[in-house]
Amino acid sequence: MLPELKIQPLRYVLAIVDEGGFHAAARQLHRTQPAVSMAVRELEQRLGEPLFEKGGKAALTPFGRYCLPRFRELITQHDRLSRELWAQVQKQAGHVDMAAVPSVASRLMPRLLSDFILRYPDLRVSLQDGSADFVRRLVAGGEVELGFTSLWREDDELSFTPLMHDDVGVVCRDDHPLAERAELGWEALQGQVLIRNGTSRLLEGTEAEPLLAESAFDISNMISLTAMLVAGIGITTLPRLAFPQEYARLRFIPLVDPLVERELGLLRPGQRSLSPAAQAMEAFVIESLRSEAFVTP
Amino acid sequence: MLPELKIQPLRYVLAIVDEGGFHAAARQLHRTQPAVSMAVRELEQRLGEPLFEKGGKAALTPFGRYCLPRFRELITQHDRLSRELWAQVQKQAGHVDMAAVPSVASRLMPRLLSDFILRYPDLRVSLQDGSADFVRRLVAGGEVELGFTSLWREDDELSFTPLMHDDVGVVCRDDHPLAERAELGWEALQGQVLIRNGTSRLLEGTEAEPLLAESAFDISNMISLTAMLVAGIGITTLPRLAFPQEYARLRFIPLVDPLVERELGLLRPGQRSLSPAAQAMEAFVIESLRSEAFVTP
DNA sequence: ATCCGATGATCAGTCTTTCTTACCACAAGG
DNA sequence: CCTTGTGGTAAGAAAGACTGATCATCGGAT
Repeated sequence: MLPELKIQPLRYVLAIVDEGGFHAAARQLHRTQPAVSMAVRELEQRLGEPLFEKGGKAALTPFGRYCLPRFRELITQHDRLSRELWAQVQKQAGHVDMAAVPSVASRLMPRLLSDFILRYPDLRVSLQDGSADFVRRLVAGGEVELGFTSLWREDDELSFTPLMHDDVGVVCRDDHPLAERAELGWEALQGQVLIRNGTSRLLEGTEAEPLLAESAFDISNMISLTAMLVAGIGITTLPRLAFPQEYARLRFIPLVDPLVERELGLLRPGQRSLSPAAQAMEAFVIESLRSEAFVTP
Repeated sequence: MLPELKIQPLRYVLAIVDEGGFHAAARQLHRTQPAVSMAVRELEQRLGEPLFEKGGKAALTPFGRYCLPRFRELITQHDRLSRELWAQVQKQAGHVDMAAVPSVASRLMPRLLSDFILRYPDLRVSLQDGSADFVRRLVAGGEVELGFTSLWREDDELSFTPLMHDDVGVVCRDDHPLAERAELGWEALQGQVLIRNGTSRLLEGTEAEPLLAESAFDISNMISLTAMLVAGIGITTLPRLAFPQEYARLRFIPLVDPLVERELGLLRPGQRSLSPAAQAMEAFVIESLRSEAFVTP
């Protein structure tokens, strides 16, 4: 029963009033004058009440005067929405929620994010960090759109884009017997006090696995772990990216005999698509890391 | 550059989400399923970003989720406007500004207005009263849409619909020598103390005109005039409708020799059209007075 | 395993809407 | 009187929307 108003004819009415005539309005609208006339007449019929006086001039009826500000209001709302959506699509506005594993968050993301906001100054980014499993759950649950993490289990719910390899090495204090070695094999670690950490599972399935069984400690927290290493209590294995460079007394010695690598990359929902802003982030991260080769290949 | 959104496809999107599928939405919208599909696809192309996931189910993309409440909002605004305009046209809302000559305002309008609001309970009426010239100026200036007045000068700017005749008579106190007469001719007034008033110009151009020249008073205010009449200071002439019935001591004696009548009717802008509410008022007044024959024919 | 019912996508044809081109009637001003 | 402006009208072309039939895919039930 209610008439369905289309936006365009309302615009015509405004133009006619603003320009003071059908001809001028048609010119401004890049339409012909009959098109304007007919659209207005159609609108009037739909409303059941004329908007313009019949006689010659383009003068509003009282009803037309009543309608005018309301038309203007609706068009304003429409344009505001249109502009807003357009900004989203054009990545001139929007928000990306993402998560990353701590090593990535602290070593890669600062540079990436500062470059990103240079490229997309109007986008906003939220980043949280946590274990690889934590990141995976956030992405799977839709709480973040993108995760930067290492993959250890394929999942058809999620899709993973590998971006770089990160090789595992041994971390010890600079006065440790192994500290001066350029590289190590797993045999060299036998008999050492090995501290397990969250990344130790990378060694599972390799020749080095038996070493894990002997380890007396399992420290997941990075602060605690480095404290123990600095105290010289033992050694550990870490991916190169997770090695805390800021501790002067710690050394990273690549483990070459069982060459263990973790694969870092972007995790995103498998079927679902991303918001325009997240699409921009995904493409940007992939492009950045592809061209720069951040870590060892 | 900005996409022009049409209301209907937005409605489709809402229906799809609410009903949980294209088929169900199509059913609710009284459309076929392909129509819904195509309209949505067209909208997506226009926005440059999909709203629904591609795979089978009708699941919103993140962008779709972002859009949904905004679509809903715009549609709400549209419907509100549509409903409002429709109410105006259907006379279920609106406002009439009108003016009337005092006699009409006090004797006719109370009944008319109370009947009117019975018929159109949702319309609002503003009524102001003033001299015939004042009413004419209000209508001509567009400050009111309708005037109920007596016509004394044709005007091509305004159009007048005659509704009733109002005959002029002599008004005097009940102890006046003329008070018991059933009717009068102008000769009977010779030598009387005649008080002019705003309606006296009706006598101009008749045999009674010379009487006006002799009159010592010219009182335009009705309160003052009746006070003088009640005090027995003199007599006056008034249209029947303007005769203040509520004064028990005053008498109205029809003037028959020069039968003087004023024509009362509705004054409205000539070219301009009326608001729906005013149209209703105009039609209602004409209809009411046509059927009831309020005053002397 | 396969059948069946449901989903949404696709295509061709038709119908409706909307625009343009060209013309008309009318009024104001030189 | 003619020119130039106004807006309105008619016929045809282009664009868009809707339908009906058909298709590919997925899931649950047999």
